[in-house]
Amino acid sequence: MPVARETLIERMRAKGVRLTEQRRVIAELLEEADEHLDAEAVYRRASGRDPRIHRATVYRTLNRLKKLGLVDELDLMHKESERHYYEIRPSVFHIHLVCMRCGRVLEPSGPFWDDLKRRVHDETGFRPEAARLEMGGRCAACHSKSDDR
Amino acid sequence: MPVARETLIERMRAKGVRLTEQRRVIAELLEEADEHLDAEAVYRRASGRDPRIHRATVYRTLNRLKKLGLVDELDLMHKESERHYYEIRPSVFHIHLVCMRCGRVLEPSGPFWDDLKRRVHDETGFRPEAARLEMGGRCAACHSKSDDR
DNA sequence: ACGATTGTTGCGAATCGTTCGCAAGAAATC
DNA sequence: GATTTCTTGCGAACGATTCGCAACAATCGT
Repeated sequence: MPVARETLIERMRAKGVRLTEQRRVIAELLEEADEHLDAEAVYRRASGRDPRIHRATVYRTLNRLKKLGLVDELDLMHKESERHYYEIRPSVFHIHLVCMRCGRVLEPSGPFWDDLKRRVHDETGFRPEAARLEMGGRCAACHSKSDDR
Repeated sequence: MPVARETLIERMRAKGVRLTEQRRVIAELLEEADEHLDAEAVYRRASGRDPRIHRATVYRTLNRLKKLGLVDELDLMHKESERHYYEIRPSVFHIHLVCMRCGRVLEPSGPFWDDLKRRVHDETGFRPEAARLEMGGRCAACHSKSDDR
């Protein structure tokens, strides 16, 4: 059973973000996203719901949410493109494993982040706030194939 | 005493990369780099040594080296810009900690990578080949300052 | 409920970083 | 040193993102 948590909109409100219709649409669509969306994909979905919404607004909103730590920006190892992808910052940190052969993205979660955060802080005094932990390699299925594509 | 290792040029030769003057210049300059260089910075330095060198050649070479796994591409949390930064792939993996206040970049090395690689593989079957592990946060010095810049 | 205030939007042009297509040139191979 | 194959310079084009500004909308105080 999924953990009940605050919606993105609630968290935006808590951060004092002025709630416009455009932002509501973008936030809802991020909540419902079934895959990693880049800015253009967000724009396309947003236009579907409110055709007046402008690309620049999408960029501005994503940047804002990123700065507030509500959304994380991913590169997914730039496998498919140079674009950035966005996801709501999850309650449990996960890492992104991108299979460079088939493109699948695995997202194991676990105490990676807590462990790393503690370790980094203990060893360097640095206080991590956000992290991007991505790996490229081969998923189990692709690894067993011997072609070197 | 630093560990003696192959130069980038030697490694390029070993990979069968055709050694042009341009590539030699770029490789040397990456070896000597004292900070993280983006493509434009590489281009500027390269032009200094051989004014005929073209920006496109710099991009092509960096991409090539990246694909061969000789050079790693970093974002440094996109703090300063959307550019990519390049560094020769070190013999000992390190992570990049970017202070979002003062911009300093710390690069602690340690068994992070080996530990993570093993753990990821054990838990998921994924075989990591390359990783980008960047964190944004506050360095020890900036953390002790209470302004919330 | 309303007006004042302040922040946000749409717009389309501009900017930034990067890649392209191609003819000329250079490295490696024979 | 001729042949093959890969690489380069060039400048235009590209894709992603940001800009500047006037119109507009959310919020706050009354």
